[in-house]
Amino acid sequence: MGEEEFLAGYDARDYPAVAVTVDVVALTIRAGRLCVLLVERGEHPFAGHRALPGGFVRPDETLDAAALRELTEETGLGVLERAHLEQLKTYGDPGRDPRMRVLSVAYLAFAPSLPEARAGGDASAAYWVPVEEASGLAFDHGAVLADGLDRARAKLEYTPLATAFVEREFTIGELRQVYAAVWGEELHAGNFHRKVLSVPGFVESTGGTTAKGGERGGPRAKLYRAGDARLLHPALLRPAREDGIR
Amino acid sequence: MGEEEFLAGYDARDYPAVAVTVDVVALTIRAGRLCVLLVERGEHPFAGHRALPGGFVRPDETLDAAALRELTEETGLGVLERAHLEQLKTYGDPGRDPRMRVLSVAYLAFAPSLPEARAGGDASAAYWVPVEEASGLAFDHGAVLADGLDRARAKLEYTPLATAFVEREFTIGELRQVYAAVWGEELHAGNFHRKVLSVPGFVESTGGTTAKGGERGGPRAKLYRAGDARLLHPALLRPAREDGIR
DNA sequence: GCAATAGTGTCTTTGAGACACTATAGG
DNA sequence: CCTATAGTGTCTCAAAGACACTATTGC
Repeated sequence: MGEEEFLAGYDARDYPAVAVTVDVVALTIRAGRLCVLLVERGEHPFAGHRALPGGFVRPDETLDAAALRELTEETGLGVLERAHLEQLKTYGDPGRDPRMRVLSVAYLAFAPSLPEARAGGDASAAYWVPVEEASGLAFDHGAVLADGLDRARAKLEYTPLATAFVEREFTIGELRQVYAAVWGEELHAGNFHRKVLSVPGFVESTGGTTAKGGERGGPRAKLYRAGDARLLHPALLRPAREDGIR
Repeated sequence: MGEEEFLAGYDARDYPAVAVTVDVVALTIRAGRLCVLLVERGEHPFAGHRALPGGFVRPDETLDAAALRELTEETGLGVLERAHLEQLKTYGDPGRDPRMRVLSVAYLAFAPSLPEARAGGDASAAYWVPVEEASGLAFDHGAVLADGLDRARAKLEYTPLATAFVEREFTIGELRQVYAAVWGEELHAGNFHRKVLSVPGFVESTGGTTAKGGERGGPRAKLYRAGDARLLHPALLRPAREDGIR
């Protein structure tokens, strides 16, 4: 039997049906707090529960495209030009969805601060929630969120992705607040400042400064934009916590 | 409509069928070279081509279990007690499989040196191939392998997973050869030795030594086993290569 | 003036890497 | 004896972090 002949006699229905969804852990910083985009589900299962935005992958749509579409439906356009989107992990335990075997390909997104989310798709509402308050999620989305946070915290160390959380032009202080919000710990302002500028390609000066000083006083800060580095060398390491190592 | 009622009226066939496979990038070190497990496909599509071992996920089987099963079929038992297995990435572009929409959840495995592989499943042959010689793979397995190698090289830096490539008791020299094979560059023996012993929890002494010296002379080396660290602090960083950063 | 922030100077400690060296084995 | 490897000593340089300090702004 040749390959052509084989393919002609092939029936997709011979295989057990599995549905595929994408779910997005979309993170942003609002008022100095790390927030995740959640939707209130308007349909069964888990109607009325909070969940990560997501939905079924359409035929002939790549996984990346599906994730981008789901994110757009809840946040509006505009964001996506500057947001970072990457695949996180796939969750496929039998029974994680009561309907049938559903595979969820989770994505992780970093977005600059956005005004407000909007409902879209099968969600009856969508809003940003501080990550500490995001509990009781539908399906296994609690575990997905936890994995996404781990990944995000680690990626700030060795990639310049913190710049995906701020506007196109930003100050070193704003960048420091991103790190503080994601890592959940304060960073020494002086050392952070010097460190960021010392990493080749992390940020580049625009030459400008902010129009005003800080809200509670202080000099005008210089403005920077993201540099061309894809990895930070040397990395910005978190202080090693004894737990997590063993 | 309540949730019970909703589920009763739900028909899985309403959704487009997607098949799910797991494919495993299984790595080991043989004769100082990093090798990947490949199978010769006995069935269409790509019959006669080399590919990563893998197959369809069975109903009610977790993804992890499917990956473990596929690995076992080609390598025999015994390995698995000591092998490391982790999810790598999911590949789902429409058209990556000519039969139908197939989602491949790729896994990455590290195994100690094994005698020989064996055919199993729908493979007509299975063997270890040095990674530089693993070209022309079926489907998008070339890209999967490349992603797996990237992940493996990065993980040696900040995790003790190099110990998954060696026997339960090993010498520092053997560990160094793992790093050299995976990274493709020689490491300074003296500095590596001191560095490994200085990282808390990386290795712990067994008290014993090898029975004989090296094949070409040299003193008997002390034996170690893997320690209890899950992350290396400080990490064993590769020398920063200018390419790859920008 | 006072408080808060931007940005710099400097010192200490740690770690990476280069190099040299000794000791121990096989052939 | 020769060679290869195990393991250690030591020096230099880079980087992290602590601390101090100046300068500039809003109130």
